[in-house]
Amino acid sequence: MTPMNPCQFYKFLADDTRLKCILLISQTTEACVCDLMTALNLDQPKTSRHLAQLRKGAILQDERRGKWVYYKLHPDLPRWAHDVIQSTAHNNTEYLQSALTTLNCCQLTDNC
Amino acid sequence: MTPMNPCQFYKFLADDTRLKCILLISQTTEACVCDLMTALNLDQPKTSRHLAQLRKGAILQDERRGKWVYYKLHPDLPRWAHDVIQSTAHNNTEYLQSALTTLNCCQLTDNC
DNA sequence: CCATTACATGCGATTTTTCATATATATTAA
DNA sequence: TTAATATATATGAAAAATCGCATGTAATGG
Repeated sequence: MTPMNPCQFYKFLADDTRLKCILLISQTTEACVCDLMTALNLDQPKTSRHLAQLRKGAILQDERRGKWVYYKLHPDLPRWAHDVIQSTAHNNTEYLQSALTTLNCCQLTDNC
Repeated sequence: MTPMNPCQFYKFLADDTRLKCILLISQTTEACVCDLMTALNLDQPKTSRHLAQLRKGAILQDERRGKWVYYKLHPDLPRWAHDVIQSTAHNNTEYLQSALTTLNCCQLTDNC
């Protein structure tokens, strides 16, 4: 297992789109691209491109189920990195709140 | 107290020079610019400019004592951010090791 | 006052990152 | 097969971050 370079790891977190995707996913186990787009009010290519970076960096893992692609935290994420993500989510609720509310709503109504 | 924006916080960590300065300082309480230069084998303007960013972002606090300027973690850093820094240092010893060894040596011999 | 040491900053050049738009691929349904 | 939906990527432009070098400032010692 390649040990995650901490500077590289923080580069992945150092963008609003990517950080919010990561934090949202960490709080809901998994999310599909269209739900993240809606929750963050972003266009599709932008969302997809940032998710691709996170996938290639082994921060997220993707899984296709039918037409949808679901992203979750990568199972091989080192524990310290996982803890950083969880702690960031728990201690920055106001940063995440509105997007998380919208995402929960999306996932309940399954309307993407 | 301004709550630290998590994305902005991670932008500060997302550079090798800045991250190593932060981690080194977190493991030694404080350090002066010349010791950090030596420990990281960097030129003076580069070191100073990155430290200035961290000072302006309230990650570090500076204190002049005579000719030297000492940097330490900012006392108003939110606890979660402080914990992230500590955890990163403790879980990435190989990333920090050689610089930390050099820094400890610098600080003992006081030869800057 | 002058020289030296330690540190900070201005500035143009380079590199890196991000973005918008267009287009390609994958899956499902008709 | 065709159309529609969901997602991915290529590409060139724009924006942001970083760097090297020169220079400026602050403190100390002679």
